[in-house]
Amino acid sequence: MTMSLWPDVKPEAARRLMHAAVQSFAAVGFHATTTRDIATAAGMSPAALYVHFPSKTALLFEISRSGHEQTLALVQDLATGDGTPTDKMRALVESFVAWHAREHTVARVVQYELDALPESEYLVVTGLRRRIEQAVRTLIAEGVRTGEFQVPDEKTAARAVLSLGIDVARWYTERARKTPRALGREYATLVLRMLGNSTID
Amino acid sequence: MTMSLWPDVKPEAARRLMHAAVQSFAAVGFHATTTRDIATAAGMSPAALYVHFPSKTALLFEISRSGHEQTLALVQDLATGDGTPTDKMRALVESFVAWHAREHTVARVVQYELDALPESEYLVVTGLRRRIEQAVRTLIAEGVRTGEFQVPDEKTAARAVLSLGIDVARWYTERARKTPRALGREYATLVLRMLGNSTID
DNA sequence: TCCTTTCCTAAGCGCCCGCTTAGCATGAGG
DNA sequence: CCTCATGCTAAGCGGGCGCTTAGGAAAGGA
Repeated sequence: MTMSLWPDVKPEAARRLMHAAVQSFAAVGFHATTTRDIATAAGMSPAALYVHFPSKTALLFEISRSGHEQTLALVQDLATGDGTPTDKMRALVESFVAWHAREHTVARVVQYELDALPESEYLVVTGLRRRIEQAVRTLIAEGVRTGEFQVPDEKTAARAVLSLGIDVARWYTERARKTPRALGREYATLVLRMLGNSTID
Repeated sequence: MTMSLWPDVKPEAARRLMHAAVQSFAAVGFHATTTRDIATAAGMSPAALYVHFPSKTALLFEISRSGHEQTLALVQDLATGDGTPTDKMRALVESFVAWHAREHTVARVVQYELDALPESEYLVVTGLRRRIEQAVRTLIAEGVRTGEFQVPDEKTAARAVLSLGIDVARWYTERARKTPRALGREYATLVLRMLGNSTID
């Protein structure tokens, strides 16, 4: 599952540390995770962590930054192609929701642990988040312009769309009855209705 | 604002401790909050906390339990009155969302810190959560029966409705452009559309 | 007046935290 | 064969953590 995450992180040991960290951060939170937990789970002594990362927060930042960049790429890619706003929104929600279900471990860290980042790293991440929100908002505006969507307020609508996806990371577990893809499709239907989609699905 | 919370907590000092705790838990998380932080913010020495609560987790439990009970009362009250499912759902979402915005500090602790509870207390809280979800699900089922709602899956729909409200606690701040009540009304419209409401609003 | 209860503090115990230091093994380059 | 960079470990430092202990101040009742 996580074998394909961060395929280009240089020493394999650093990748093992990131995997161990993301597991623990997602399970009990950043502050409840100790550097000894992470190092032990990665099969090393506590000191080995500092060979690859300058601090525990640097590890969190690497995880958070790459997760946000991956999400931004996904959203921008699907929001800016050609096709009707309806089709693009359906594809976007399907992928966004499916990612938060399939990668709910990483997603939990990405969405709920960013407050633990120091100021400057926090600003980098919130910058990426603003661009994600902006992409969704622009797509909604496009749909309103073509008459496919009808919403009281575009910014609130964008928030609601993202909320539905983000919150999946909070409750989804491996033993859910639905696959990530199936959940994504179902949520896409709900979202299109929510946006007042006029081309009945 | 929080003067009216927990009006019947016995010694006033215990209430001050709960207020200080909820502020810090919401701001930086349970694990990043120290008992010294809480006691100092409540105007006492670190040891005074243990006069009123047996442990830091007991404080969290009191906050979490009362918050969940308040939410359950709100949801059950509005879901089981007489009136059409549409009217009841609108009222429920308005109140649920407005509560998560107005009391976003308490709500943040209620919704995002329950993993820090020990096993037995965790079970008490998840029991309350199950009843909250069940109330929403029952209301959706009622609406499907009358033909007012039309959803692919009732359980997923209930999850989505609650997700929208819960996630408000994550992003809402005092300097938001919308009041809690206005946000609630807007979200209620979005939710009714999402549920395939046939009596156009 | 003295006793009891209530609410609080000063001090500190034992533990574990993030991180550092000093040094050791391995293997490629010359 | 020696050199040196790389990746690691054993040991531990300073400090902050949750929580305990022992006792004091204040107030009300007998």
